Amino acid sequence: MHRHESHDACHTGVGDMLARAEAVCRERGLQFTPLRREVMEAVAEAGKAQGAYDIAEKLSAPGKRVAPVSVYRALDFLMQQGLVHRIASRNAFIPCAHGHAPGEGVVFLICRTCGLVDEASSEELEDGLDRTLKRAGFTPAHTILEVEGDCGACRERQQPS
Amino acid sequence: MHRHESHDACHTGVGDMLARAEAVCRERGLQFTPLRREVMEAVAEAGKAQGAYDIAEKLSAPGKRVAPVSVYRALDFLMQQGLVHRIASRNAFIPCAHGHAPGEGVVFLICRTCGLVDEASSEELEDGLDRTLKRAGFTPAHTILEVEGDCGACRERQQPS
DNA sequence: GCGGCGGTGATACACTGTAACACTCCCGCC
DNA sequence: GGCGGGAGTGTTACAGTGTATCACCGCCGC
Ligand SMILES: [Zn+2]
Ligand SMILES: [Zn+2]
Ligand SMILES: [Zn+2]
Ligand SMILES: [Zn+2]
Repeated sequence: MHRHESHDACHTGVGDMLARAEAVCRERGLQFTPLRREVMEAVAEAGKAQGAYDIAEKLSAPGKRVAPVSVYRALDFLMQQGLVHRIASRNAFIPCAHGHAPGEGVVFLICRTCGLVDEASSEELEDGLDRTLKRAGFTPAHTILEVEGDCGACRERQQPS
Repeated sequence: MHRHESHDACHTGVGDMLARAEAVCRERGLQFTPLRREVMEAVAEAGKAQGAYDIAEKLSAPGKRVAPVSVYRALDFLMQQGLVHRIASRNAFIPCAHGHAPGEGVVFLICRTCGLVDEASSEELEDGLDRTLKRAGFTPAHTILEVEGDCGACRERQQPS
């Protein structure tokens, strides 16, 4: 049993995320192999963004080494299926509990104190970005939107007013 | 003389950018050393985002090697002064010709065809992001907003309609 | 002179990600 | 049954990106 305090970034339990991942793969005719499952579980359990090498280390045991390259392959797969996200500014990965619509814009909120990463999405924000891009004559293919700062919980903890 | 076709991402000449950099440093009481100048020049001349190792190679000559670590130090300095930006999704750096207000939100438009990186800013977009963050109870400190896609010029070139 | 400080040179290292190849397993086909 | 062929994984080696550490130098104030 892993310790796992309740916190904002974890709307969904690990079991639920694994079940969803398995369902997604089955319904798309893709393989949810043991390695992919273990990587998904490691990302989901962590509670904060995990580097690929962290995951490789966590999955390795005396006698059974999991190489980073294998983790990368599993992560690539899980990202294609929308089950995990990559946090570019941290070179790390988080589970996704949301199942976004394709093309839906997402903001990653990265707390520099506790390290938790939350996701937010906003129609208004997306429209603003679309209009800005249109004005610039730019056709978007892929957007990275990450904000580093302090989450509500950490701000309260620092200023107990 | 370096070849330097006119293109969107280059609103300002290399000389102007160097002059501005020098002025900024003088007015802030900071040193615009030869190395920093060379790095600034290399970034400004390039016309597209440059990796730190690219810059190091460009500045090196037989008998005078510039190590990447020196380039990183100069780039850190120039970034703190707002003279260059780092493009996280490319691990590369571009000159800034704008002189942003502190805290001003900027979008980087990265063309996946020609590699040019343009900057756009938008009041509307910034307000949308602020409101989204406020709703999430998140206090931002630093934002990364990068869009990869096709710039107008490249889209026309591909579809000469 | 001397001490401190900012900048630079140089080496080594850590971290992140990918290429290439071999092997296995499974499944469809002959 | 034998036989491809493709997907997944193991393994090694390597490329790319960034940092830690120490030494040195030049300058400026004491
Ligand atoms: Zn998500
Ligand atoms: Zn926090
Ligand atoms: Zn700028
Ligand atoms: Zn272009």
